[in-house]
Amino acid sequence: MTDQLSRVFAALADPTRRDMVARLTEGDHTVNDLAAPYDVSLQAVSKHLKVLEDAGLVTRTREAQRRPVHLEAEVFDLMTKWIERYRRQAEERFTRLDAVLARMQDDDPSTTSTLTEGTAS
Amino acid sequence: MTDQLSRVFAALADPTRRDMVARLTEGDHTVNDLAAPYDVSLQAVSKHLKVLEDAGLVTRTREAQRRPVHLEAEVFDLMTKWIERYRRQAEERFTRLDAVLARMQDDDPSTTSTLTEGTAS
DNA sequence: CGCCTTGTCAACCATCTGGTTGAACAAAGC
DNA sequence: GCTTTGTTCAACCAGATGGTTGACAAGGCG
Repeated sequence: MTDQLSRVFAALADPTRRDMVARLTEGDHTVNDLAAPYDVSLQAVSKHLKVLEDAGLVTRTREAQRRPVHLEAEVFDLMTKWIERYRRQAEERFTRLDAVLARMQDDDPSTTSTLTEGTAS
Repeated sequence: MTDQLSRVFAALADPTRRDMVARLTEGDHTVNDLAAPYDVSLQAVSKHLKVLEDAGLVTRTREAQRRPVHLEAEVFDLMTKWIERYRRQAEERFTRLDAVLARMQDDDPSTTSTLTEGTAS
């Protein structure tokens, strides 16, 4: 899993990490702060943050002994782009398919196989 | 990882599975058909499809011995909703923060802590 | 009928993941 | 300088994941 997009998706596949991201939208938090609501060790939370950081979703700076965690919302665009691209493509296909099916009603109904039919792989 | 959103994110965290989804936007495919471009066994592809199916991203029907795989694009909305919600929230915060920082220039500069400041968890 | 095609199931294996505990480190505070 | 606070590192463990091979079920076809 080397590419960033994979890391971002993987990072958000965990409910705890999604919740952390959600809470970080209201502002930066320290690790302790972030860990509070969850019933796991501080170390576990630290690991989650490493995953989020490796995905580029958060950055950590240093402020005295504290390590404020900051959300990098731009990475969301990476996902949105991917999702929107294929969603749009899928929707376009449905529209095309509807047209094909409409045409077929005037045609021979035995050609309703749909699989391996149009699109010419 | 019980909830669907987690399963969807996890499913798309794999490049091979993302590629399958991408190719399915152009139309349904058989398992063999889907497996062709990848240098893995058919069984491995079958497993990937199970992951996608469990996430609700694809459905498989039966057509003779073939099992056409069909993309269910609606699930994308689940992700988009989640992403957009928090992206918007994060952007709003940035706007608010800009305002705060602007106000602070007329104020005492020593209150620039930002961490643990407002929001009052 | 017997066989080939298509795909899944089962068992196995290496690696990753998310959790644990205990120790260590870094920066303030006393 | 020692302690307290905040966080990470290291070792370990159970379970999930992604791959393999081998067997086999289900449906056309010669």
